[in-house]
Amino acid sequence: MIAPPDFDRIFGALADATRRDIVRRAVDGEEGVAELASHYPMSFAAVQKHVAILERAGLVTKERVGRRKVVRTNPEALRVARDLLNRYEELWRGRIDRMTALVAEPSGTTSRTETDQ
Amino acid sequence: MIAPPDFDRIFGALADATRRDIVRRAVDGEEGVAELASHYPMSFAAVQKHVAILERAGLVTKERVGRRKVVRTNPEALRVARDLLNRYEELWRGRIDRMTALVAEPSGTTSRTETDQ
DNA sequence: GCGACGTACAACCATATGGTTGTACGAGTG
DNA sequence: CACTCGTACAACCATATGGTTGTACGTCGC
Repeated sequence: MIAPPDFDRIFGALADATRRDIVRRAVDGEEGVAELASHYPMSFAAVQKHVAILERAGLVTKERVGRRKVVRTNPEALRVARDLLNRYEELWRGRIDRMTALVAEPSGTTSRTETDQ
Repeated sequence: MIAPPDFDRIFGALADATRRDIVRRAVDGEEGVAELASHYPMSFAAVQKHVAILERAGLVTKERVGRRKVVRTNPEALRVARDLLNRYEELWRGRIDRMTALVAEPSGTTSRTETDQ
C-alpha cells in the first residue's frame, strides 16, 4: 500500500476559496504559515487549520526552515485529483462514441473502467 | 454573466464517494433518482439530496422522461474543475522553469496568472 | 537566560452536512 | 376515478466544519 488517494479529503480540501488560494500561493513554497495568514482576513489559527486540512489531504507539505515552517504544494495530489476528473470525462466521451456507433452491435460489450475507490 | 463556476460547490459536491459514484453512473444518463438510489445503502431521500447537491454544483442535470427524472452528468462542469487543477499544475511547472533558469534575471518579471474567483 | 517570533493545539460557538422519517404532489396504469 | 410509482420537500437529529480566543512550546537574537 502506497497510501491510496483519499478523494474525499482532496476534494473537500479544495472546496474552500481560502484553501485554494493557499494552494496557489504555496506553489512557490516560500511562505510560512504566519506569512500565508497575513493575506487573509481571519485569525492565524484559522489559517493554520486550513493548512492542516490541506496537509491531511496531501495537497501541501510543511518543511521546517529556521523557526518557520514553509508550506509547499504537492503537485502529485493535484495530478491525482485531475486524473479522476479526466477519467469521468473519458467515460463521457466513451458514451458518445458508443452512441454514435450504435450501428447494429453484438450487444455484449459493456466494458467498464475502474474509476474510484 | 454566464454564471461563473462555483468551485466551492463543485469541489464540495465531489468530496463524497456516493456523489462521485452518482456522477460516474449518470454519465450514461439513463437512470432516474429512484434507480440510482437502489445502488446505495441509504434512503431514497438521502440519494435525492446528493443529486440535488450535484445539481446545484452544475455537475448533473435532470430531465423529465415519463414519470421519472433522468439524471445526466454535465461534462462541462467536470472540465471546469479539471482546468482549475491544471492551472495550479502549470503554476508549479512555471515555478520549476523559473528555478532552473535562475541565471541572472532582470528580477522584475513576476507575471501572475488569474487562477480563481 | 530572556523576550519575541512562529507554530501548535485545546476549548468553545454557530452553522453546514449527511442521514433519517413522514407527508404531498404529478404522471402514468388499472 | 382510484391506485401506484417516482419525485419533492419539510422536520428532525448527530456530527463535521469554519471560525474564534487562550495557552504552550521551540527557535533565534540580544
